[in-house]
Amino acid sequence: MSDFLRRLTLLGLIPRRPQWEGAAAVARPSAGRAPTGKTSAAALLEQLQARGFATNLRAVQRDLVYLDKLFPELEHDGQRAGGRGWWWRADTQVQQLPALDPAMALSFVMARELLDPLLPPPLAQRLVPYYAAAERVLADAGAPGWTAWRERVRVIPEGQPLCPAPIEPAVMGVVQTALLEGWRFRGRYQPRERDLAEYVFNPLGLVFRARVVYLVATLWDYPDPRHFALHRFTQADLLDVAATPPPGFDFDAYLASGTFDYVTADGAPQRVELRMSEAAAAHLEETPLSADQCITAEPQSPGWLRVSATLRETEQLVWWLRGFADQVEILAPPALRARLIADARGLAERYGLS
Amino acid sequence: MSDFLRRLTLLGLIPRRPQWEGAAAVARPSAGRAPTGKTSAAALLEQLQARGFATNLRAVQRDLVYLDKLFPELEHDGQRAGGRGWWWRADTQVQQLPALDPAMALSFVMARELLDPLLPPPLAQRLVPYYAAAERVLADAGAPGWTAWRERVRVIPEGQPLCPAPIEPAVMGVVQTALLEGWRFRGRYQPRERDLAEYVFNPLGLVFRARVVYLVATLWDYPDPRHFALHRFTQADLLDVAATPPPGFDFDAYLASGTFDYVTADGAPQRVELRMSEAAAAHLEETPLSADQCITAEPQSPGWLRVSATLRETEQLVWWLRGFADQVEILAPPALRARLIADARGLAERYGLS
DNA sequence: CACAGGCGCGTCACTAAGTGACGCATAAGT
DNA sequence: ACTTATGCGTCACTTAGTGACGCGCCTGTG
Repeated sequence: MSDFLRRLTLLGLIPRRPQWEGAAAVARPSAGRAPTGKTSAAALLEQLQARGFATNLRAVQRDLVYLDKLFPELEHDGQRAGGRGWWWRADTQVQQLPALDPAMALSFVMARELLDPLLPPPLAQRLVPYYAAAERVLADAGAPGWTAWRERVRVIPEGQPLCPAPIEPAVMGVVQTALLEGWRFRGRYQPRERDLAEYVFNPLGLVFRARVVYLVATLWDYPDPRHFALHRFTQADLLDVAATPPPGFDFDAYLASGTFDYVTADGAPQRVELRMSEAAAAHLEETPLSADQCITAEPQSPGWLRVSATLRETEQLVWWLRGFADQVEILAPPALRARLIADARGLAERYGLS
Repeated sequence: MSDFLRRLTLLGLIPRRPQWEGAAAVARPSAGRAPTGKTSAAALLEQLQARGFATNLRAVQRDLVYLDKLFPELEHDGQRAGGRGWWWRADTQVQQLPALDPAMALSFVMARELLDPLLPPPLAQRLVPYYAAAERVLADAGAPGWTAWRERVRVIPEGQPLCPAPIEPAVMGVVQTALLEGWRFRGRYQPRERDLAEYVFNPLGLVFRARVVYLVATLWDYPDPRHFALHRFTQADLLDVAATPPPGFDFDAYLASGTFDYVTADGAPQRVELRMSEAAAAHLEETPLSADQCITAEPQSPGWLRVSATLRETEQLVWWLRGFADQVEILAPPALRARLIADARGLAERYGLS
């Protein structure tokens, strides 16, 4: 096989050093798994051979020193018995094939604006090299003398901006590896109203809700799944014990059980009928509530429209409806109407109107 | 310079064919600009030399045929006087250096879940190759016999899901190029209440709001900026006329002028005081409203808290406060309190409670 | 503390591959 | 039909990678 392709593949096999690992830090000395964040020439040889390259150890070693001269971002440690370790510096710029074109670069910049308030910092952090690559492309593409691209794009955020919860990057890393590769881990967790304690977590899944990330897990060998906010962990260390989901565990069923108030009554979609002011309903013509949404004029009252759509009665829907205040009246289903009437009563009382 | 590096750079200089261009479609025969979506050997030579490679045309040609054999995704058209055109197929998988690691891959998958309802389809479309790359990485990383990663992550969306407005991909491409490189364009636009018409647009910027993308532009040589929803364009064609922002135009000032009801009264942050039920305020401890947020107990009423923070009085804030219904009472500033009281009155009337 | 095993690396002759120069073939525009 | 710019085949030449071998260093172990 070709020289060029072998080296390119080799470069692709070298891992990037995780941001939360210090350059000199030695990965935890876990028995079975290879330490993350670096590879050896022997391991690379094996992976290359698995991809069909007929090569040998000496060639890989030669390639590595050759590439090391070309890429200053490529680093290695001293000579060790287990073989030299090779890795990309954590802050290496991403280079992509095919290169990022301005169209894709714009998508990245836009995505960043939309995501930054939503994604927890340790995850957002990891996309930074891509944003940087996108900014470089856009800076190149702009006509000279034309103001910077960022000056010509604005995102008006949808929700109220809130400061994101600070998650320990190392905790995020451990939880993620545990969940991805199926290991248990030992963690120190600070419950909301109790003392800091140490548990063994058997991870089942992650839930992102309202800018907070929750780990769903069982503790030790107890059967009942519980959830834990990631920003309440102070420490986490992988164990060499395989994770085992409790028999019959279904993630969606667990969510639907109401733990996260995702779905109120029951999950079945039903017909929702609204009376909305024209101003409030204006944007529904552009971005409908559902594929079967139907907007008709209200014959008796000019300036008002009748909107109906098939929707699931979620907390989000209630929040969204409340946002319109008196610009919307819920006609059906009755349970939803009753809920909004209760709100109205409560509000009147709160401000001493009744 | 090295052989390997030159070829790698060369690959990076070859553009990806835009998705909205047919494989055989010839780019618009605009005079000054090179057609997008492909390059010639001569152009590549020039770019390589600009990057410090001492090379010649023949070498570039040889490299191209060499790489063509290695990468089936690399395509070219027949021999033409202007030089052969070279490009990556639109659906080429992205390959990155350093490779996407599972941690970054997770960020991409999460980002997709959060973005898909927010980003207009033609922009979201462009990130698909990256999502695909991330899914490949995660599929490799998972322990065998462990259920798929997607089954272990859920995002509970924040807003009410709405169907995104369908933007013509070619329109998005033209608007973007015009804005990025500074050209005017001719477009057919369907205003909300008037007939379809053709205008010459002098683009100034893009605004993303509530899942709709707006182009801010002046028409012909009129001085006043206006905004146009991208999904209302039926066609757009680049012109070879440079775009010129009207003298003194300031994008932020235009937005603040209230065109998009971004900021209500004035933009200055002010102290907001709230009385909230403990349940409603619970998440503010995790994700504060502002850095200086302050939560204290309400002495008279158990189960209630006093929250104060310095905020800008935006439409988003009002929507957010309405979402809590009677679980929050606005104490200050008075204008905001008056607004919520008016809402409560309106609601009581709407449901015939008063 | 000495030993063994891995691994990195220097070196050799050999072989494969890229280089520069030249000329002809080919397609688009005049 | 002519011009021009580009692609491409081919030559001897030069550079760079290959396979094989052995030395020495580092590490972990007895």
